[in-house]
Amino acid sequence: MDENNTSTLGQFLQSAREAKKLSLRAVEKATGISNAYLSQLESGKIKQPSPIFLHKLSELYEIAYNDLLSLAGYPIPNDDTMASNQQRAFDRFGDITKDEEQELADYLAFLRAKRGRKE
Amino acid sequence: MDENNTSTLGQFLQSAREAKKLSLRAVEKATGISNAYLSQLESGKIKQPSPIFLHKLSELYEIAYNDLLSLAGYPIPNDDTMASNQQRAFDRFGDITKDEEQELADYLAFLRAKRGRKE
DNA sequence: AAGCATCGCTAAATTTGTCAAGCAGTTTGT
DNA sequence: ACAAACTGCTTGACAAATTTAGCGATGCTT
Repeated sequence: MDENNTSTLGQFLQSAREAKKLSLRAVEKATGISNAYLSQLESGKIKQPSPIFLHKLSELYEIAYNDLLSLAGYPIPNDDTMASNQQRAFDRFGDITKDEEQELADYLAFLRAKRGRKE
Repeated sequence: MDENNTSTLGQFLQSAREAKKLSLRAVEKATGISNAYLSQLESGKIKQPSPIFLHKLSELYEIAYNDLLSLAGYPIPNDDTMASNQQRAFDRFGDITKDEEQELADYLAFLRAKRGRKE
């Protein structure tokens, strides 16, 4: 059904690479992914590459990692999953103004300096 | 170093399943993932299962998809649902312990209470 | 106690991702 | 004009993911 669409993973990766004017071997050098594999990726022969590779490519091409995951058919994490303690903390704080950020940063530095001396 | 810890993907999945009191075959029925594969997953023989499976398991076990991705060694997308000012503060603070989170929350509440009276 | 269902597990088979090597075409330098 | 250095691409081999089939152990039912 959806064969010749521009929104396949392969086509998307290819146009992203061409937009950066990089050859397959240039990408291989930058990411460690073999040019042979990249070729197959872009031609659609590989359906579900490792997220690790998708991440490397998203960084090099400066495109959204989420988009690549999605195009590869992988579920993308939705917002209600708390990934880290920092995120949990900020979820709890709500919106933070620039002034508040500054003051919190200072206060955190103070806390850590104080604690660092004891243990 | 971290051998008998709950921090491997396999151990995490196993304790999550046992917490739900499900057998391997019950999980197979619910998710379509073969019980043989699940067994290998939990015993650590499989290093990087497809995110699709991780997602199904996260739903069934009611645990965070992000955590499974992370335990499997996959990069997790930096959540753009976070406001940019939060994002900036997040990057700047680095890792936050639970104690620090509590103290920062208190301090922020204090700041806002103080400022709330003026404006 | 025999029979049947279910448990977790493992070996073999199949599929699929990944890489090293090499091929044919194009550009570039001398 | 020729050689070197590119370009994208295909093939063959290897590794890792995933399934199917089956084992031995445990428990339930009659």
